[in-house]
Amino acid sequence: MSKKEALLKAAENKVRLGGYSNFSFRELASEVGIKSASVHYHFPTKADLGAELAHQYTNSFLAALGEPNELKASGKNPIDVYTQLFRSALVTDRKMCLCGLLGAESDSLPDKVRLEVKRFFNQNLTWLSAAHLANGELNPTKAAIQTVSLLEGAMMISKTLDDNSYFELATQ
Amino acid sequence: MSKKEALLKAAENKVRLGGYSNFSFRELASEVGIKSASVHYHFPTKADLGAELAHQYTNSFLAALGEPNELKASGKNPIDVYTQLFRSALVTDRKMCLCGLLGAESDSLPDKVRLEVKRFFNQNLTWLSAAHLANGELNPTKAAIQTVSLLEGAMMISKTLDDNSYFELATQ
DNA sequence: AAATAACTACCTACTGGTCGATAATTTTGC
DNA sequence: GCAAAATTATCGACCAGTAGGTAGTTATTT
Repeated sequence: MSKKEALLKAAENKVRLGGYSNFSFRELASEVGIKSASVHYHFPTKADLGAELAHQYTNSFLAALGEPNELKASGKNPIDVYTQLFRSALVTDRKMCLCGLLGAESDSLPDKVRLEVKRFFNQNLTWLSAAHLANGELNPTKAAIQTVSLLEGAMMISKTLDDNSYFELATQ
Repeated sequence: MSKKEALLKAAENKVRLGGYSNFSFRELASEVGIKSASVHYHFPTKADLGAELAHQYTNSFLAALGEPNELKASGKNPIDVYTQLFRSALVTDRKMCLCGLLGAESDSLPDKVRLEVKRFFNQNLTWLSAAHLANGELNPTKAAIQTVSLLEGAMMISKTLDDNSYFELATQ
């Protein structure tokens, strides 16, 4: 793993626990074994790092999901696959959704970071609409926003109350 | 309004836009016309301020709701009342739910602040369970966590995408 | 030679927090 | 009724630590 990848990984952990202001160049640098000034070589500003982090997170998230129609064709319910991805973020990683956290504080984010967070939700809504359509939902747009809202909210509350059974009950 | 009340009000605005780290003693002080050293007279530490803020927010929120059974008795659907309170936070205040934002970053909060955020959700779940029970729901506990999850999530996404129609569609 | 990736040293700004001092007000004891 | 004592709310000055960012340099790799 390159230093740049290591920096993004370290930043992701910090942001998913406490938001955009929960990491500093000095902390990241020391975690990957370089000096804080060297971080600026890879990411000119903190906003650049944050934007690239959200961008790659979105890409990885969508890639992990696959295509709704292909999932359906292979006998899987794409909404279950989507729910499972959130569950593993909460249960395995024991962390919030990166963009769920950044979205909550989006009013105070640098423009380029906020833009990437918007991209995450727009792409998720597109994916979920296709998934609900494949499931024969009458109003896939509405079902999409309800699905992602419920999952993001349940994730946040389960983290806050430190009890994953809230997530399980909400998604039941 | 006393200086102490003004400090809490100023802090609430900041936190609801960008989280716990989005306010400083100096900013608050200058907004209410005192010096930062004087803020420590009212709140010994930042954690004390944050905890009192979340505590009062919870109390105001619950007080604004009223009693589920009384609402029901006067012909209102308590879940509609609950939804309306979230809607006005989003549409009128144009800000996140204080505890929705703090909950998302709860892993990085001082203990006494996190405790108050937990109290907010525990009290909300109790209220919503009673409300769904009054509505004749078969599983009021499950309905309660689903209601608050959906509302917190929809609020966050509407803020992020800067379009309240997502909230309306989600709560339809 | 050029590009890459790191370094040391430094800057200004801001952070939460402490200290002792100072008025103004309120409470208390005689 | 009044002086002394205590409380309340503020201040200026200061502190150590951290923030993001810059400039110029060095070493390694292509």
